[in-house]
Amino acid sequence: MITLSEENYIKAILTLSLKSLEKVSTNSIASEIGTTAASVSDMLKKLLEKKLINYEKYKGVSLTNKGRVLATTIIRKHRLWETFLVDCLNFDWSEVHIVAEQLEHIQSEKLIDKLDKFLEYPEFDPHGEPIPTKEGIIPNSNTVPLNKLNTFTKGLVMGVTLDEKKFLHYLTKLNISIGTKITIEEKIDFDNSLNIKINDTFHHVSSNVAKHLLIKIIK
Amino acid sequence: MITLSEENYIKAILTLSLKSLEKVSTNSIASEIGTTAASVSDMLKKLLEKKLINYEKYKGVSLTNKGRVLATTIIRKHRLWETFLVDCLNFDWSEVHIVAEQLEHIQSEKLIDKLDKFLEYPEFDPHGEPIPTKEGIIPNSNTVPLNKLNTFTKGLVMGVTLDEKKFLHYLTKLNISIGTKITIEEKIDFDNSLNIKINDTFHHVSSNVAKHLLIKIIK
DNA sequence: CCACTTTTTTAGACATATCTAAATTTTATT
DNA sequence: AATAAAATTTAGATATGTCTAAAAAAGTGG
Repeated sequence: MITLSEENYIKAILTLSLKSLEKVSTNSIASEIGTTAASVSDMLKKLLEKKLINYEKYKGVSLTNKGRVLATTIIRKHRLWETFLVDCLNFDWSEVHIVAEQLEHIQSEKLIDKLDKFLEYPEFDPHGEPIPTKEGIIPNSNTVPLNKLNTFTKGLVMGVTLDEKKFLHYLTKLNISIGTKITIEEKIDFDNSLNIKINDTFHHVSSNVAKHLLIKIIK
Repeated sequence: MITLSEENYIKAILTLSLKSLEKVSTNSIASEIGTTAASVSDMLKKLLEKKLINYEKYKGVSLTNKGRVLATTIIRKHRLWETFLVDCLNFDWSEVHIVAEQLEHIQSEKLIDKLDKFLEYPEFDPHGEPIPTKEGIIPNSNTVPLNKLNTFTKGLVMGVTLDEKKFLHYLTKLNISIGTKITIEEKIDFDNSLNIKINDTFHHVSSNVAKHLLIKIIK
C-alpha cells in the first residue's frame, strides 16, 4: 500500500525532476513539500524500500519506472479533477488547486477512467497543462515561456507554470486566460520586463510574470 | 482539526444511534468499524475531548449537537457523491460505496454546495436513502409530528418545521436537536401538551412546540 | 447476594510521520 | 589541501491510531 504522504513525496520528486536534469536534492523536496530535510531523509528510505526511487545517501534522488508511473498517475488524477471542478462545477480556475490536492489521492482506477470519459477525454487542464495519459505519458505541448520570445513574436497562452491564487487573479485582471493572443511589443533590457499587446490593449508585465506564461508561437 | 479516523467514528456512532434508543456501546462501534473495543475506548476519549460526544466511562456514548452536525454532513457528502457516481459516471449502485467512503472525507464546503447544485439538488441517493440537507436535517417521509404520537412511543427527532431563532434556542435549552431520542411519557388532554423524556430527563412541552418537531418512530 | 460472564477500560507495544538538535558527509573557498 | 559552509543524515522525541493482554466494572443467574 502507498500512503497519502508517500504519494505527495513521489509527486514532488516528479515535479522537481521535470525542472532540471540534475538528481533531486533532499532540500529541494523539503521546500517543495513544506517540511524539513530530516523528514525527507526518513521518507526517502521508505520510498527506496518500496522501489519507487533510486537513492544513495548524500547523492540525490531519481524516480524508478514504478515511481514515475505512480507520479504521473497522481498528476493525471489531479488535472482531471481540476477539469471537472472548472468545467462542470463552475469553480474559478484560481481556486481548484487545494481541492484537487485532496481528490488526487482517491484510490480507484475505475473512477478515473469513468471521470475521463465523462469529461470527454480532455487533453489539457484549466491551467493549460497537458493531462497525462492512462499509460503514464505526459504529452508535450510545444510551448515556450513568454520571457523567451523575441520582439514582435505573436503567440497563444497555452498554460501557466505557477498555481498561486494571487498570480491567477492578476492574470484575470489583465484579461489573460488559456487561449489569449499576446504580441511582444517591446523588451526592456533593464529589468527584463515586457510591453505586450492583448486584444489591442497594451500592458506592461514583469519578467517574473512572463516566465510563468507558456506560449505557443503563431504566425 | 478533525481527522479522517475521527470522522469515521462519528459517522458510525450516528448510524448506530439511528437504529435504537439505547446509548451506543463500545462493542457495537468496534464491530461497525471493524476494530477492537480497546481502540474504540481510546478514540472515545479524543472525541469527548473535542466535544463531539457525550461519554461517561462504562456508560455508553451519544453525539453532542456538534457531533451530530458533523456526522450528518459526512452522510450528506457520502450520498451526494454516490449520486454523482451513479447518475453521471454510470457506476453500478452496488459498487459506489467504497469509492464514496473515500470521497466523503474531502474537505470543502464549496465543493459540496456546487456538487449539490450540479446534481440538481437530489433528495435521495441511489439506494433510496434521503440526502441530509446543508442544515444537517435528514429528510424522512416516515416522520410524524411529535404531537401525533401515542403515549410511551419512542422516536428520534428528524427535523423541525419552524425556522425561528427563539424556537431553535428553546430546543437547544431542552437538549433537543436532530437525532435526539424522545419518549412520550404523558399526554395532557387539557391543552394537548406533552411530558417527554430526553436522555433520562423529563420535560414538559406545549402542543405548539410538539407540532413542529418531526419524529421517526423507533422500537 | 455472590460467583461467573460479558463488556469496557487500561497498560504497554508497535508503526507511521513528523519535528529539533547533533553528527556526518559533501562542497566550496582560500 | 585545509578548513569553513552547506547539505544531508541520524538520534531521540512527540503525536496519532492501532493492537494484545490484563485489569476493572457492569450485568446475570442460581
